[in-house]
Amino acid sequence: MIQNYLELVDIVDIEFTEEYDNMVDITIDNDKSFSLSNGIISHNSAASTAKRGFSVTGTDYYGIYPLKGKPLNVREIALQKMRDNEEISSIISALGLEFGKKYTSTRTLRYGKVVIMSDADCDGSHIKGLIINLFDTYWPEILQLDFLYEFITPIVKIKKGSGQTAKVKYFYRLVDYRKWKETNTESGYYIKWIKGLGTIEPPEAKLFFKDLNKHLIRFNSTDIQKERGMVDLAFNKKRVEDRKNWLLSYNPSVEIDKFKMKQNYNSFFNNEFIEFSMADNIRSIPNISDGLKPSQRKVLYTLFKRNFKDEVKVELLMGSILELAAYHHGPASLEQTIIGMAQNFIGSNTINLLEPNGEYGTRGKGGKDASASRYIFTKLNPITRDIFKNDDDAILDYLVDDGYQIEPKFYLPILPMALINNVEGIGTGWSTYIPPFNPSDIITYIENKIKNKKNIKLEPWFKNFKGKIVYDDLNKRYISRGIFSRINKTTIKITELPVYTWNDKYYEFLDKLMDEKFIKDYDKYCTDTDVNIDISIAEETLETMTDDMIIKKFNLETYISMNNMNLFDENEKIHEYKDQYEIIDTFIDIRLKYYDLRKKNILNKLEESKKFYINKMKFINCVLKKEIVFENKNKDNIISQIESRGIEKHNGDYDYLLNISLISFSKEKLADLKGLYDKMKEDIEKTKATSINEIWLSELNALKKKI
DNA sequence: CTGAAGGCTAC
DNA sequence: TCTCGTAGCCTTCAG
Repeated sequence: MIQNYLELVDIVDIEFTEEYDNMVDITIDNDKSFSLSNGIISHNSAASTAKRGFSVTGTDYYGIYPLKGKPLNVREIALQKMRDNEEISSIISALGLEFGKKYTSTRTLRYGKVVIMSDADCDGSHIKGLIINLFDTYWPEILQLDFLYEFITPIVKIKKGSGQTAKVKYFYRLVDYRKWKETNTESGYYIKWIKGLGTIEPPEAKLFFKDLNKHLIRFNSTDIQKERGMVDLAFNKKRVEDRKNWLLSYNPSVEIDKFKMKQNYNSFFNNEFIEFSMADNIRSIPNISDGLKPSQRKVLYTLFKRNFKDEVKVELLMGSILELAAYHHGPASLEQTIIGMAQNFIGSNTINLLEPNGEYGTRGKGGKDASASRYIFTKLNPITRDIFKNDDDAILDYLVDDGYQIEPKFYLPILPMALINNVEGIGTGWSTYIPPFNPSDIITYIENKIKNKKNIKLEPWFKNFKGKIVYDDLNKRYISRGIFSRINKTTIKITELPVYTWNDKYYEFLDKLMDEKFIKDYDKYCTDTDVNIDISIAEETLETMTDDMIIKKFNLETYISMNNMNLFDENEKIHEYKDQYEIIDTFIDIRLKYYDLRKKNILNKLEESKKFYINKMKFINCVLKKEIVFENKNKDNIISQIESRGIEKHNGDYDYLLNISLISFSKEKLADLKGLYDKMKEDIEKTKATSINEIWLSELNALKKKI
């Protein structure tokens, strides 16, 4: 093994900047004066990577603590909650940290240094931040010492050839890789993006640990006050507004270079951690154009692209999404995203873009009772393509991952989907909630707006909901109200629950009322869709209760907030919309702009085809009249004859003429072409004559019939 | 409690 | 009794 490992070192050319080489200056191996051990915090599979590294460093001075996912944010929480958290309390006891102690040295600790080893992605940065937050919250002094490090791993590996002659290079920063890509002239490199620590191959783990000094970056403290302020800014639950402003002032065009800056807490938060916060918003807050989050957009893109004829098992679809839309996260969240897009019980989607074939969950459990992806099937809801039109596919701005085209920045449905299906997401600094509206109302509103007519009111609307939605003027919100009736002097019957009140939760609530002896008993006759609950109450209690009192006492109202409607706007900035009208009006402007773009695009294509026919006709005509001859002429000569007749190239050459078969040189064929040309001309005229308003109206009309 | 993310333990 | 696959659980983030 050692032999292999040394060979690997010989062929490897690691790229490091000068600054980087100089910055880490600690000696750990066999340093007798360094009596304390070092702790590595990582997740479990990463711990295995680290363990392989220990065959190089030895285990005498190293220990590993595998962390499970996101650590607890310990800032301003009850001490008990922190103690109850297994991860946090284990780290504290493993290190031997004592509460209340102000550390001036790490000698009393069981490990003298801590190295955080997390994936080289933005969630990895989040985890680093949460660990820093732990130390800063209870032992800020320790961060002033030579204590905390991060273990960096490459993000890109390139390889050419195989075996001992293979050329391998690792890049630790995107800038370095981009620079190499720009200047590299050699072909045949295999490029591998190292998505997480699990991607690292065992010999590589040893290699990186052999070069420990180059892979460890110390968190330095340069300005205590400022740094402690940054940790607080990032994690204090009460400082949401500050986080907003911090993120708003971020200029992402500045390249991160923690090597050059020599990692310190301040630059970590301002240059690295902030990338997580930005990404957190991007994945959680939809775009105004299509009301979708990136993961949902990837699902839709894959279904459009694969064009599955029949339903497809969700598990299989997930595989396609990884491949076609470059989904880089865990399967659990993707599975939930797909299920969420197909659900259609009350309180879920108004127009489910995917079909729920199988058990996709019920209102009884808020859809949490959906089956696993290996049991359930889905396909595009036929109506989806009536909303996300094929004609727009050509004008979308497609993103690129690793050189491959993936989903567009946003789709342009003909309806403001942010007002159709629930919008709900939690980012950093912002979260968002937008209730659904009635698609028919939305269509009417757009029609009126286009026709400059007086417009209608838009109010939240839940498909199949039997209760009432009323406006609460005082609190500027809507109230959804369930339905009850008095059956007799001791019984009330509930036939509808307010939206977002799932039956099971409601039973728990009734159980509580029973424990309190407020009600005697209740019987449930609910189906998967309909609510039917009989509650028996003492006569003397019921007769004193007004209808309003019953509604309040039995939680038959939920509130629908209209004060947190955030979406990414056209300029890729988060915008807070003051009401539903601002959302739909903004959408209409964007959509009209893109209808115009679509029209121009279609016209360009038609004009291109028209030219194609004209030139072809000219050519055949010239040949028939013997103005162009090819007997005994070479290709160059024929081309110069074509050019001399003013006939244009198509797709950059004359192949489309040279490849015409001999039997096409006839008057009949010419007449056929003339027919096609006339049709094309007609199409162009028709397209020109149809205004974008008319196109939209006719598409809305077609959609209306299907809804 | 919500939903797109991180991750593991226990069954 | 051991192994394998995964359901179920815990965490972030704002309101």
